[in-house]
Amino acid sequence: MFDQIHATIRRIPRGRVATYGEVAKAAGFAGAARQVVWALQTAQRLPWHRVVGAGGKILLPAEKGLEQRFRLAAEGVPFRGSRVDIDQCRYIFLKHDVPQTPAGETKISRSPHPQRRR
DNA sequence: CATCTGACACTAT
DNA sequence: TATAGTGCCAGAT
Repeated sequence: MFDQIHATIRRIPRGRVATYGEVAKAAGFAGAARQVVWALQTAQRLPWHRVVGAGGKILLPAEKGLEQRFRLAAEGVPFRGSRVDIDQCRYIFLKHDVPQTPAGETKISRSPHPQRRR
Protein backbone atom coordinates (compact mmCIF):
# COMPACT_ATOMS: atom_id res chain seq x y z
CA MET A 1 0.00 0.00 0.00
CA PHE A 2 2.88 2.35 0.71
CA ASP A 3 3.75 2.03 -2.89
CA GLN A 4 0.30 3.19 -3.84
CA ILE A 5 0.44 6.06 -1.45
CA HIS A 6 3.88 7.05 -2.62
CA ALA A 7 2.75 7.08 -6.21
CA THR A 8 -0.24 9.14 -5.28
CA ILE A 9 1.80 11.70 -3.43
CA ARG A 10 4.21 11.89 -6.30
CA ARG A 11 1.33 12.96 -8.50
CA ILE A 12 0.90 16.16 -6.58
CA PRO A 13 2.32 18.86 -8.81
CA ARG A 14 4.45 21.68 -7.60
CA GLY A 15 2.54 24.51 -6.04
CA ARG A 16 -0.33 22.39 -4.90
CA VAL A 17 -1.15 20.39 -1.83
CA ALA A 18 -3.44 17.60 -0.74
CA THR A 19 -4.72 16.43 2.59
CA TYR A 20 -3.83 13.13 4.18
CA GLY A 21 -7.37 11.98 3.80
CA GLU A 22 -7.48 12.91 0.15
CA VAL A 23 -4.24 11.17 -0.54
CA ALA A 24 -5.41 8.05 1.20
CA LYS A 25 -8.63 8.10 -0.72
CA ALA A 26 -6.93 8.72 -4.02
CA ALA A 27 -4.57 5.87 -3.30
CA GLY A 28 -7.51 3.61 -2.75
CA PHE A 29 -7.55 3.57 1.03
CA ALA A 30 -10.31 5.92 1.99
CA GLY A 31 -10.27 6.62 5.67
CA ALA A 32 -6.70 5.52 6.09
CA ALA A 33 -5.26 8.96 6.45
CA ARG A 34 -2.97 7.76 9.20
CA GLN A 35 -1.37 5.25 6.94
CA VAL A 36 -0.33 8.10 4.73
CA VAL A 37 1.79 9.30 7.57
CA TRP A 38 3.50 5.98 7.74
CA ALA A 39 4.17 6.06 4.06
CA LEU A 40 5.64 9.52 4.36
CA GLN A 41 7.87 8.48 7.21
CA THR A 42 9.32 5.44 5.55
CA ALA A 43 9.71 6.88 2.08
CA GLN A 44 12.35 9.32 1.02
CA ARG A 45 12.49 11.56 -1.97
CA LEU A 46 8.85 12.42 -1.85
CA PRO A 47 7.12 15.79 -1.97
CA TRP A 48 6.04 15.20 1.60
CA HIS A 49 5.63 18.89 2.19
CA ARG A 50 2.68 18.92 -0.19
CA VAL A 51 0.66 16.85 2.19
CA VAL A 52 -1.18 18.80 4.84
CA GLY A 53 -3.96 18.17 7.27
CA ALA A 54 -7.61 18.89 6.67
CA GLY A 55 -8.27 22.57 6.19
CA GLY A 56 -4.68 23.17 5.20
CA LYS A 57 -3.28 22.73 8.66
CA ILE A 58 0.36 21.89 8.93
CA LEU A 59 0.53 19.05 11.37
CA LEU A 60 4.24 18.56 11.67
CA PRO A 61 5.87 19.51 14.92
CA ALA A 62 7.63 22.84 15.19
CA GLU A 63 10.86 22.64 13.21
CA LYS A 64 9.59 20.36 10.52
CA GLY A 65 6.46 22.34 10.29
CA LEU A 66 8.39 25.47 9.54
CA GLU A 67 10.41 23.76 6.90
CA GLN A 68 7.27 22.56 5.27
CA ARG A 69 5.96 26.09 5.26
CA PHE A 70 9.11 27.27 3.60
CA ARG A 71 9.01 24.68 0.91
CA LEU A 72 5.39 25.27 0.20
CA ALA A 73 5.80 29.00 0.15
CA ALA A 74 8.72 28.55 -2.18
CA GLU A 75 6.49 26.67 -4.55
CA GLY A 76 4.00 29.47 -4.55
CA VAL A 77 1.47 27.95 -2.25
CA PRO A 78 -0.58 30.75 -0.71
CA PHE A 79 -0.82 30.87 3.03
CA ARG A 80 -3.57 32.23 5.14
CA GLY A 81 -2.23 32.88 8.54
CA SER A 82 -0.59 29.74 9.86
CA ARG A 83 -2.26 27.42 7.45
CA VAL A 84 -2.25 26.77 3.75
CA ASP A 85 -4.96 28.36 1.71
CA ILE A 86 -6.09 24.98 0.61
CA ASP A 87 -9.12 26.35 -1.16
CA GLN A 88 -6.79 27.68 -3.80
CA CYS A 89 -4.00 25.20 -4.05
CA ARG A 90 -5.76 21.99 -3.22
CA TYR A 91 -4.85 19.28 -5.68
CA ILE A 92 -7.75 17.23 -6.89
CA PHE A 93 -6.64 13.76 -7.80
CA LEU A 94 -7.85 12.91 -11.22
CA LYS A 95 -8.43 9.56 -12.79
CA HIS A 96 -6.74 10.75 -15.93
CA ASP A 97 -3.98 13.27 -15.95
CA VAL A 98 -5.56 16.61 -16.64
CA PRO A 99 -3.77 19.86 -15.96
CA GLN A 100 -5.28 21.77 -13.13
CA THR A 101 -5.37 25.46 -12.58
CA PRO A 102 -1.96 26.40 -11.22
CA ALA A 103 -2.12 28.05 -7.88
CA GLY A 104 -2.10 31.79 -8.21
CA GLU A 105 -3.62 32.01 -11.66
CA THR A 106 -7.30 31.47 -11.87
CA LYS A 107 -8.95 30.94 -8.58
CA ILE A 108 -10.77 27.72 -8.17
CA SER A 109 -13.66 27.86 -5.78
CA ARG A 110 -12.89 30.72 -3.49
CA SER A 111 -14.52 31.67 -0.31
CA PRO A 112 -17.15 34.38 -0.73
CA HIS A 113 -15.50 36.22 2.13
CA PRO A 114 -11.80 36.53 1.42
CA GLN A 115 -11.63 38.87 4.33
CA ARG A 116 -8.78 38.96 6.76
CA ARG A 117 -8.03 35.78 8.54
CA ARG A 118 -6.30 36.19 11.87
C1' DC B 1 -4.30 -13.10 18.14
C1' DA B 2 -4.10 -8.77 21.38
C1' DT B 3 -2.17 -4.12 21.74
C1' DC B 4 -0.05 -0.12 20.61
C1' DT B 5 1.08 3.60 17.45
C1' DG B 6 0.56 7.61 14.24
C1' DA B 7 2.71 14.40 10.48
C1' DC B 8 -5.35 12.09 10.60
C1' DA B 9 -10.61 13.45 10.08
C1' DC B 10 -14.74 14.82 11.99
C1' DT B 11 -17.88 16.57 15.47
C1' DA B 12 -19.09 18.91 19.50
C1' DT B 13 -17.99 22.44 22.84
C1' DT C 1 -11.11 29.79 15.74
C1' DA C 2 -8.96 26.62 19.04
C1' DT C 3 -9.28 22.48 21.90
C1' DA C 4 -10.84 17.91 23.20
C1' DG C 5 -12.96 13.57 22.45
C1' DT C 6 -14.02 9.66 19.37
C1' DG C 7 -13.60 6.89 15.23
C1' DC C 8 -10.31 5.07 11.78
C1' DC C 9 -7.01 1.85 9.35
C1' DA C 10 -2.90 -0.90 8.53
C1' DG C 11 1.57 -2.16 10.14
C1' DA C 12 4.73 -3.36 13.96
C1' DT C 13 5.47 -5.91 18.38
